[in-house]
Amino acid sequence: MAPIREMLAGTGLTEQQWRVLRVLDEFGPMDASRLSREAGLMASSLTRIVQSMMTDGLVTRETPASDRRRQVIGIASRGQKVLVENRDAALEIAENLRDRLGERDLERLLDLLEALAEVDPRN
Amino acid sequence: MAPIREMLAGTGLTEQQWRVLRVLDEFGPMDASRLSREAGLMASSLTRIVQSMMTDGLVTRETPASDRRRQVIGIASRGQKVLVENRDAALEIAENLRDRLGERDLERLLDLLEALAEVDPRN
DNA sequence: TATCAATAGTTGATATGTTAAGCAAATTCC
DNA sequence: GGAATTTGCTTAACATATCAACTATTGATA
Repeated sequence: MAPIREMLAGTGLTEQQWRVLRVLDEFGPMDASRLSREAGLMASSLTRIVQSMMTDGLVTRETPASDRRRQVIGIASRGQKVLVENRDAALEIAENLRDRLGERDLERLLDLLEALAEVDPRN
Repeated sequence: MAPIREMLAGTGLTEQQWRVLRVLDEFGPMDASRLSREAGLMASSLTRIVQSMMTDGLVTRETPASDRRRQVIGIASRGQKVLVENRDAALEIAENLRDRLGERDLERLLDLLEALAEVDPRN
């Protein structure tokens, strides 16, 4: 992930914040539980990450009337800006990885990691 | 690594502290640079980890006269005790993983991870 | 419907990851 | 042999991981 960190160096975003934005960009606004699953972040970490992203104008948060326990997170304007400015570079990094490792090996790796995760479903 | 954490729950050790003990147990005393490589810890993290392990009586630290920049880390008595008390359980956890994932897949996974690390040698 | 249990998030404490800056001892090199 | 560089380690600052405890809602149920 070092290349991603380099990409984000100028923006002040962390990898995890970037992941939050990407998930929201892909699936649209969602509540914190799902967001934490999709982004691979623990709920307690996500709480704090969203807080700092809100004060940085990267995301918005609102409580739906249907269930006032929930927090629905969405992309804010500065978040949209960061996404637009870095999407291409991120794709390039991903392609570069695929090229260097090889399509086949990358897929094998992902499969094996998934199998590993299922050995102990807590993760 | 969750099972390892469970194993250590009673001891007050962290995964990383356990890794430090295991490396020292396998290779004997060594300086901090090598220890950080072998245990997969950043030098700055290792500094703090060794400090807290020293105050917990898990490891010792001394400066060799030949190079007074170095810190040679060794196992202290309580560290030896923790090792002895958990070595078997740790082996069992490793075997269990090998069984569940399969010898072949585990090896493939390790190979692929190594290849991945070499794509970007910074890690 | 009053209670109890489950769900969704939050917070606090502690440990590590990451980066940058800094210090002291050893090495290099003119 | 002394300035400049490199090496080995440490510290500081900030972010996340992990676990436990806690609040507020909602849902279930007797």
